[in-house]
Amino acid sequence: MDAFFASVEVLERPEVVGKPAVVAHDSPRSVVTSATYEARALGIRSAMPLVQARRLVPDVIVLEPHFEKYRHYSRLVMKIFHDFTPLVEQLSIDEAFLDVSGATKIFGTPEEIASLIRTRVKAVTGLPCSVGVASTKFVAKLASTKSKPNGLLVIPEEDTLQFLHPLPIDALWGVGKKTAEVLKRRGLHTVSDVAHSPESSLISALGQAAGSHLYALAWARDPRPVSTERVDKSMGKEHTFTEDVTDLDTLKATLLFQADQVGAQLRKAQLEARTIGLKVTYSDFESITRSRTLPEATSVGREIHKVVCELLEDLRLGGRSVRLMGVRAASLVEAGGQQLSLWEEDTDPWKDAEIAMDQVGEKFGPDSVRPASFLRKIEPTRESGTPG
DNA sequence: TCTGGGGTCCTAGGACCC
DNA sequence: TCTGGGGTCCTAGGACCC
Repeated sequence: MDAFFASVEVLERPEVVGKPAVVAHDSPRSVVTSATYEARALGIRSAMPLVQARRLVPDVIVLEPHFEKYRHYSRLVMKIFHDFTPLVEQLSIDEAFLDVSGATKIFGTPEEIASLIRTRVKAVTGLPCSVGVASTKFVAKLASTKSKPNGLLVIPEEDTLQFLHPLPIDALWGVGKKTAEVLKRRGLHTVSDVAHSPESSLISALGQAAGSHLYALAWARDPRPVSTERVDKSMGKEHTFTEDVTDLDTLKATLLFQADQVGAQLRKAQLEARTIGLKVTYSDFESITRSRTLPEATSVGREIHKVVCELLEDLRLGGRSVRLMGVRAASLVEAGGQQLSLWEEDTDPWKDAEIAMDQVGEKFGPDSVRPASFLRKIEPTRESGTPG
């Protein structure tokens, strides 16, 4: 979607059409969440501090964010995608990959499908979007970026390297400020430069995973399939105070609020977390995290709060003032499930059960095996030493 | 200029197990 | 007494994305 949050807000504020506007909570420390293309033309970018945006464009229109509304439009758009193919991988609230290789007999060429999608999205939601078409996820993503706003760009497979190689390195997905600096220091400025440097030197500069990944991408090698099976790995709440906070009771009260919200979010998703984390950013922007893994997973706000309070006390703030604080829940498991630590019982029947589960998983796919529910069923028979 | 809030993935070291 | 190699799990930090 193009300037998604801003576009949604403008839907209900027609007087803003054609004017520079940003979506941001209007407070001293807030940043721009989304900017209209008119605002971008004047130098405003998302993630820019609101005060800076105002300095650039004094009469910029500031629109309050409404996240529930964005989720609503997101669902509408994703539903449209599913009308074209079941192979939809939602990447964020406003973008998705679609594997349309099986849809061409019904809907036409990929370009025709892309065009149909754009028309449907506009008709149903009134929102503009851009589509990139290519033979890999990574190139499709680049193409959609290149085609914005309100565009459509098809990169035929045989033209891929011609499209890719002249691009600057920071156009690559996964190359941000730091990585771009490292590469530029080694004289690499374009994707072509990366493609024509030895993979081993990229690995020594960037690490194993990033190095080999980047080298593959520079040759447009991206075998990752469109995946419909993404699951949440963590969920959290964080907050930047309007003014830095030193008082421990204020911090703990904030943590209680956040822990409750995280607990509610977990329960809504029918998940529980085994690892609870605390994040603190001090007034000098030093940022730290502390976490603890519990013997039993939980989705109870009070329990989450107890853990983060202990982590906070262990920090020994000693008068240091805090700018941001947050709670994060990770190591998520299905609610009500038993922990895998049961396997510590090193009895043969249990081992057999484990192997049996593996075999089922191999044969019928990972979705066919749900360790948590499986363990719940066999728990009562444990005394007999025989799994159910 | 003065830096949000939601996330993911990777690295590296240490504890621990066989 | 001094020691390998394979592996998992946990913690902390950092880069990156929207």
